[in-house]
Amino acid sequence: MPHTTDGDGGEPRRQRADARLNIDALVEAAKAVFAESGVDAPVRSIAERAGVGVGTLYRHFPLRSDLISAVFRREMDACVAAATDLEAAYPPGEALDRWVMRYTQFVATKRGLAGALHSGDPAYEPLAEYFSTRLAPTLERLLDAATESGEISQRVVAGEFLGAVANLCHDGGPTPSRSGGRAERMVRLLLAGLRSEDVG
Amino acid sequence: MPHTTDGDGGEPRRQRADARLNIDALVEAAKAVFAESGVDAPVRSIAERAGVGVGTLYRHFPLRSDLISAVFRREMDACVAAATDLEAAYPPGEALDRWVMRYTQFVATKRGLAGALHSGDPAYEPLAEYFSTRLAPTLERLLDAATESGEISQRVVAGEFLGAVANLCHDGGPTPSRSGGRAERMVRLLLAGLRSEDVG
Amino acid sequence: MPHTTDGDGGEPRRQRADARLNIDALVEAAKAVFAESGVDAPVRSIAERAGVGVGTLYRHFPLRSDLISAVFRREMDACVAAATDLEAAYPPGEALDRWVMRYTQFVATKRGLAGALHSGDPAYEPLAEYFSTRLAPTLERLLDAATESGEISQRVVAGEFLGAVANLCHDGGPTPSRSGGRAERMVRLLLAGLRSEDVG
Amino acid sequence: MPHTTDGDGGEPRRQRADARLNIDALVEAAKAVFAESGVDAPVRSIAERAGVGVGTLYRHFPLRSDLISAVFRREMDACVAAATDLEAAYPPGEALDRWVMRYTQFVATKRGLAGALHSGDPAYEPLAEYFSTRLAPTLERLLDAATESGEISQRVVAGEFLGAVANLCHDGGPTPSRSGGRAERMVRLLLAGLRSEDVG
DNA sequence: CATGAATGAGCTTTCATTCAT
DNA sequence: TATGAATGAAAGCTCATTCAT
Repeated sequence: MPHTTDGDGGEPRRQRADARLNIDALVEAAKAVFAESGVDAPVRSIAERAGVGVGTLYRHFPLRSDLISAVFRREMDACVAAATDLEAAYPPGEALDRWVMRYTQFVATKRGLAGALHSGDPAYEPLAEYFSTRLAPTLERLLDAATESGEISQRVVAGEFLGAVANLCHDGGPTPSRSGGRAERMVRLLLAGLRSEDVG
Repeated sequence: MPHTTDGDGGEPRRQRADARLNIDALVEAAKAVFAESGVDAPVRSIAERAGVGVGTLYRHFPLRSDLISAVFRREMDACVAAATDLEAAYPPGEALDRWVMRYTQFVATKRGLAGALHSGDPAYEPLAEYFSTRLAPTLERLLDAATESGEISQRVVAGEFLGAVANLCHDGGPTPSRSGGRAERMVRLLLAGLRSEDVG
Repeated sequence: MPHTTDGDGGEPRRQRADARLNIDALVEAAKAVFAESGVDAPVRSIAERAGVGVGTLYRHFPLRSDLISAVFRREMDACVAAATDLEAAYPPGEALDRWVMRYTQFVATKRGLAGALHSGDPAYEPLAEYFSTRLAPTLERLLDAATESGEISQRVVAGEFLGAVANLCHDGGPTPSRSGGRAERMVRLLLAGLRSEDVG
Repeated sequence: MPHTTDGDGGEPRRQRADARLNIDALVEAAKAVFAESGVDAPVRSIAERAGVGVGTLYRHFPLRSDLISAVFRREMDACVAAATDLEAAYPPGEALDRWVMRYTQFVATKRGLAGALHSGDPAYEPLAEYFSTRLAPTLERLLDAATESGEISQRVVAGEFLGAVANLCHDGGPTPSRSGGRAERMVRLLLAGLRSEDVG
């Protein structure tokens, strides 16, 4: 239900000069639809949910990946920012754990995110790029610190680890997290594995 | 067209033999196509590869999941069977590790398997069921033994763990495993996590 | 109204094992639609007119050019065949004239033919090819004969001449030939030009 | 915003000057775009090239034909004007030839002009009208003179002849005139035909 | 007057699924 | 029992055109 600033209760049909409102409505709709049906959901369904025509969607987000980026970017940024706080507040090992769980919570609500990341579809390149340039370096920093402080002994490639966590969040189905914390439990296992002396 | 009836020992029931041949061809074709294009590959491509009409495919496998099940059942059975050998040949902890890696190798070649398992699409229920009734108990047994022998300290729900491993194998894209062993590395981390004293 | 061989007056809805009937209906429909709206007419309109689904059209004619070819090929062949008769029955010059007028009549009813031929759209390549390999050599033979007999003095490239005639038939509009013989008159002028001693 | 009224001599009516500038830019842009992509080119591409909004385009040229007319009118006028000079400088027959070639050169650079002229689309009526009222009478005069002087023997309807020449210039495709002079050659043939004693 | 955001019809193409033969 | 032709519902994407600002 976009355009709430209409002021009167009449037909909320006509356009707002401020495309911003529509853009916001689209991003919001996309977020919801992605959560419900994954990132491959029909473009039309997003436009409908936002209460705009498909043309409008295409105007603002010519590529599907543009919309995906718009949906995820802000949350990713918040995730990245959170790392700094955690680093300041906790010892390296705990900061690492907490951040990974933070990241897990973010990614757990994004149905299809992992799929998109690994789809090979060039449309998702920008998203993968964002992962590599923003999230991966963040995790790397946390890993470095925890390694230096001797709290973890296994080294992993940051990008790989992020991908793994994203995969573990693949809950599938229209009722994500129905299995209550499955993903979290497995991620904790992964984190525990980092402390192990030798692997395989 | 002799012997429309089944069980006589003479001419060994032509009709059914033909059907069997078609079924085998379909399963074989599906296996190849699934590996190439994932379990969502067009039905037609499977029928074509098998050299039969789509109608024939539908006759034998009315649901897509029927075909998927048929494709994976045999390999799953082999996987289950392997557990017995490993249990006999290795101490519980090592048997567990080896079996999980065995399972990993199986699942790694099944593009879209994990996705299907968690898709929520009722069409894949039977497949999930097979997982629960065959693979999960097997892993559970191995976990129990390793717990009893004190080699692992973390308990996990077998089905959850299997799902997690399947998810970790999600390489996506047309170039599965291009990242060379990513999945295996993460699975080993998960296994290492099982040995950890406390998690999270 | 395809499927007239149904035999009874009932609902003529169900499919005929003989796709031939549908193919014929499609070609017939395409011919009509092309004549009315040109070769760029929506695929759907052709399918509708033929009384079949779009899928059926795509099955038989995956490329638009396939349909175009099907529509024009037979008539082109007939045109080519006519040349032999004319060569036998008339002196070279007259045979040439008569054949060109024959060709004119064929092409005059094909709205958009010339446009398609020169569109540069690779979809129409096969059609252009057919022109080059079937019609052009035919005209060339006629031109050669008329030149040898001294009846024409100007030489032209056969393909160019055919294209020119096709262009001249561009009557446009939903009422082709409303201008009653305009194209024919101009083609005759072109033929007369071939007799001229010097040009430009 | 001073001087909303027109005709005062002071500040030379800002509003209208701006509008004039936009109109000119639009006509110029349309000319370029038509030449590149034909007269069916997307409206938006023209507006963009002119650096104005589509709304502005629609304000000044509500119908596509309005824009087409505006684009061609000036050149048509120049073409018409050229006739006078040629009539003065050359004998009737030669004047005719030269003018037709002049017209050919004009029309050859207008991709889609012929198509538009004969499209039957009422949107192009005004353009056709301009042809009839300006160009056709010009050619008619030249034809009359050449007939009178005995240089040509065939009579043709001027409008028909103009249309034929336009059609012959239909090169179509993204590489107009790649065939180097095809159109000119055919037009000369047409002119030669006018000299012929009898046709068909 | 100018702008360009919004709309939505319309086109192509793909595929799951049915069913006449 | 097998076949594959037929169907038609999607889905993506592109403009022409309107109209709030």
